[in-house]
Amino acid sequence: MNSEDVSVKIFKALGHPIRLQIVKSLLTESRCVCDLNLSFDFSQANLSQHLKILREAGILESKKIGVEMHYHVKLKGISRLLSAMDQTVAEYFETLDF
Amino acid sequence: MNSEDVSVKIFKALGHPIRLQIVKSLLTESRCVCDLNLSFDFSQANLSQHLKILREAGILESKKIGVEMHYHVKLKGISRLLSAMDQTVAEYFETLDF
DNA sequence: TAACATTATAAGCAACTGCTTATAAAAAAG
DNA sequence: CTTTTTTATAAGCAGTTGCTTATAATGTTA
Repeated sequence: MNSEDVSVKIFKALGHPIRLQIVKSLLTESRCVCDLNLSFDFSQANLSQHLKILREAGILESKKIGVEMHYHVKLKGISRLLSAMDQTVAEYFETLDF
Repeated sequence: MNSEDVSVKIFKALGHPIRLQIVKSLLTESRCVCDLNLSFDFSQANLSQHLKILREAGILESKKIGVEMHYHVKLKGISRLLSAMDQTVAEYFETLDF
């Protein structure tokens, strides 16, 4: 897989409201699936499927602690990427023509 | 549309190989559709459809010059976003376990 | 005016995505 | 050993996406 493919895969993974929410909630701390499942309002199966997509994009990493599976953001760059997006969104609203 | 929606829309728009290619080729200069059409290898209709998606995501802007429609990147932040992605991809390859 | 150049849009359809429900697997508790 | 907890996976299906082909719209050139 070349750089372009990886970029596209990461952009695609982040291009979904649920997945973006998950990644943001894992930016500062590692959390187990059960915890995520409590704090969000979508089904366990759905959550698990989104986690898989984020894992396969290389964004998240998981490790087992006891019975629980803990997820965290694997790539530090994601934090910078999301900041850049926040700036871009701010600009988007500024340049909006009414 | 709130910030999250805009983020998702922009991530989604960039999460396609053709569209990412188009945006990158417009980062430094404005180009007309006919020019893009010559330098890429997908159909005119397909190109036009992708340009529409990028326009509607707020990433590109177009203006008519004579018969030609010229496209350019509207949001300066996109450049920073793509740089952040490049860094993230570099990190992705570094942290790859073989 | 007829033919051409440039771009956008529409229709159709195959492929992909995202959800739900159901089930599996594995470890822990009773 | 049965039940519970935690997570992942599979099947099914509705909705979306992405492509092709065809056509429209608009301005230009012969």
